[in-house]
Amino acid sequence: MYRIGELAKTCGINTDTLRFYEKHGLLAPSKRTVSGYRVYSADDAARLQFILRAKAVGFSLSEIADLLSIELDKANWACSDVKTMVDDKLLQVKQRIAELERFRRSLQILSDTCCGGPASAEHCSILQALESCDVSRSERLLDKETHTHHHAPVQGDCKC
Amino acid sequence: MYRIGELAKTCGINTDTLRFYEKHGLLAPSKRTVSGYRVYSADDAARLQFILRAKAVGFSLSEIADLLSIELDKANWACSDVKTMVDDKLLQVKQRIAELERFRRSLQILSDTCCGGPASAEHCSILQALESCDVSRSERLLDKETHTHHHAPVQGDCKC
DNA sequence: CTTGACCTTGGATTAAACTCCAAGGTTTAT
DNA sequence: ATAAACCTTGGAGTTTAATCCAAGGTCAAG
Ligand SMILES: [Zn+2]
Ligand SMILES: [Zn+2]
Ligand SMILES: [Zn+2]
Ligand SMILES: [Zn+2]
Repeated sequence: MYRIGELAKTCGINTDTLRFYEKHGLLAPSKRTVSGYRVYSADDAARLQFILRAKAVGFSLSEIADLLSIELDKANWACSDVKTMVDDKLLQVKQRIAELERFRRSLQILSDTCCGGPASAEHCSILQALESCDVSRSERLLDKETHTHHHAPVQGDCKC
Repeated sequence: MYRIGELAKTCGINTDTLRFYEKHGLLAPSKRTVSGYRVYSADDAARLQFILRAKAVGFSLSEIADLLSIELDKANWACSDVKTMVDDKLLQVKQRIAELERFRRSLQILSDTCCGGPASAEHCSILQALESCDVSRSERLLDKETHTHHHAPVQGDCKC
């Protein structure tokens, strides 16, 4: 049996977070003291662990609510239902990674084309790329071995 | 010279988005008609393109505001200032990718251990992993060649 | 019997980037 | 002249996952 502060501390979260989870139907203490204090049982703590583990693999709170409703009524759900949720999430995560990888590639190209020196940004290749073309301009700049500097490189590894 | 609807349409965004950008200091039309309609010049349109390109490589609107203030006053900024912003963003993006990769690996393991069949979720390895252990339990399940099914696999590729 | 640590509630706020709405004014086409 | 399409403003709502606050109640120690 834990009071809210104890449970929060042992799980490394905030008491407000526990109240927030309760308000959103994820975890309610199974008892209250006469004076109204929340009292969490070992089962409640286990449920919190379930929530925290699901969060740790990337599920949102509303997805966790769905997982919990399955967990509480396993007999009426199939493996396929659970696996579908995991696979849907996996797809979501993969898509987000793909988007971020596109960002990463573009940013890397922008970074690689700029000398990063102390000279004026008036001819900075990054700004130029954002002004007037897509990143493919920078890609061409990088690909060509015959490229010239957009301004005198101040650091040795300027690739513009 | 474009009215708000025209500019929005040509750039594939919403008129509300343009008003939002204006309210947040990113892009104001250089003129208004006597009746108060926004009128965007070619320069305004170019500025919008700058914004959209910066968005496309992952910058947030407040970061774009910073980039725009450099863009408008290039002479007083150095290449290094611009490159630093790109490199900071790059680091951010890489860190987020790393987090999502951790999610992806965990979810993949969870998915791989579950048969995904129509049988009851009462012994589903995914729920078990979330109940009582971290993903390493599933990892052990997967690694061990001597593992047994948590229930009779219904689909051929059940790995539990 | 008072101090300090803990607990209660409801509601406000945060960040990001829009999106939608109401109530009304303007332009354009028929 | 009137309908359709467009524009204006201010403000509210959305999503996610909390975090913070105020005003007050409870409990254990000294
Ligand atoms: Zn350079
Ligand atoms: Zn540069
Ligand atoms: Zn199975
Ligand atoms: Zn399963």
